[in-house]
Amino acid sequence: MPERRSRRDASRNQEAVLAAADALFAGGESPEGVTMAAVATAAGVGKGTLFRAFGDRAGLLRALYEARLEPIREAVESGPPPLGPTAPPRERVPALLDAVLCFKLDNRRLALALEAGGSGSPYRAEHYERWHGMLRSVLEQIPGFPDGDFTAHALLATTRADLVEHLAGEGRVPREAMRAHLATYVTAVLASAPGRA
Amino acid sequence: MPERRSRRDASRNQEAVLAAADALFAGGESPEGVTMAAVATAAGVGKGTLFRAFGDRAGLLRALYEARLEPIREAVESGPPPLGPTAPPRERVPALLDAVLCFKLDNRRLALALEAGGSGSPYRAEHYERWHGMLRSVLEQIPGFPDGDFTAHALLATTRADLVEHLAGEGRVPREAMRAHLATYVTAVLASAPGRA
DNA sequence: GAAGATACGGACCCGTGGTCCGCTTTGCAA
DNA sequence: TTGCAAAGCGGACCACGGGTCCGTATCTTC
Repeated sequence: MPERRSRRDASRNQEAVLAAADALFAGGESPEGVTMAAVATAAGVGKGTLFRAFGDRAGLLRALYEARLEPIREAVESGPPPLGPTAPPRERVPALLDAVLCFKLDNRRLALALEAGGSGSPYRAEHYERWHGMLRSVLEQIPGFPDGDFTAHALLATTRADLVEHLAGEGRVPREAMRAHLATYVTAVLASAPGRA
Repeated sequence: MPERRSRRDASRNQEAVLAAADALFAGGESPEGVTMAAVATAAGVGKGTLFRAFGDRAGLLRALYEARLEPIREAVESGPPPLGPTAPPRERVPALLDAVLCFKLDNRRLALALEAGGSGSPYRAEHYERWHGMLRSVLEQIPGFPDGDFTAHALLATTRADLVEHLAGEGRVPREAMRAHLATYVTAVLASAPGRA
């Protein structure tokens, strides 16, 4: 197969769009305030380009999200403990959730925009499936741990973007306090497994 | 003060709208498919009427939700155990969450529409505040239970409409299985309190 | 340099929430 | 019963955001 290469200006524009969108989200705008037209303008590009490159709004959001997520994904899949695969499950689970929480804290608007995206629940997103599968498999490495699938969902629900926003927004709960709360909570859930290490 | 009463046709229309909206949500439509114009038509009423009565889409949703919630609220505030106020905390917490779960299962589209409503996070809604406050206060009746506020949020997050939909949708997880999962999970969280009863 | 493929971009379309204002209905009072 | 405000009605209308389209500009290849 001829392996079509994309034109140089095309990829350049893609990056410009990504960067512009990133900046807009970072820049204090409320998520729904970031309109496609605004992104296009900020990137110095026409709307058509933007839609051709990413399909639709959700596509753009997803692309941004994945890009931001890349380092963490790397750390989880092949990094050192406690995030990496060599960590014992009881340490790795809290580490995973802490990583997710921090990510959402650092990318509040973006996560918010993605999870609130009208079309399709956030649970169908590829990255959610990944996190859930990972968390579930780690939970199930704990001998005798019940309901790994449901528990994984329940724990991830704790880091929902709008909840994080609600708590952290307007500085009501500082970052470290929130991480501590989550850690305590996760510990409590894990403590219920029969074979306490 | 003269205490303005609303005209008879006004209240009649209001009920017609509520009923129509209820029917539309019940009738298999996807939540965002239920448009304001559709509700108006189904109720045999003009859009203006609808907006005058409820302010905006969110207002209509809220009104419907509150109406549906009324019986449960009643049961929680002044009903018999295990839901009512005379139940011991360790029994009441699971009962509360089970009630929420069942409610969301029975009103999937409506809850979905309300929680996904673009403007304003679901955490600012009055009914959420109520549930959270209630759950929190019950949790804090358990001696030595840590982080009642956060835990209440975390537990409620487990019953988010879109998660429920994701799991229960298309019959993947049957109702009773889900209730059982949630019960197990809640028990695990409660078990972490120092003074095991 | 020419030709074909690829991408650009902004005018355009459509559906949705929300507003507005001339007309109808209702309730009260004479 | 009749008159008359005021409350309410309703659908044409508006704003605005996502998504499309196609004539034109740009890149790539020969």
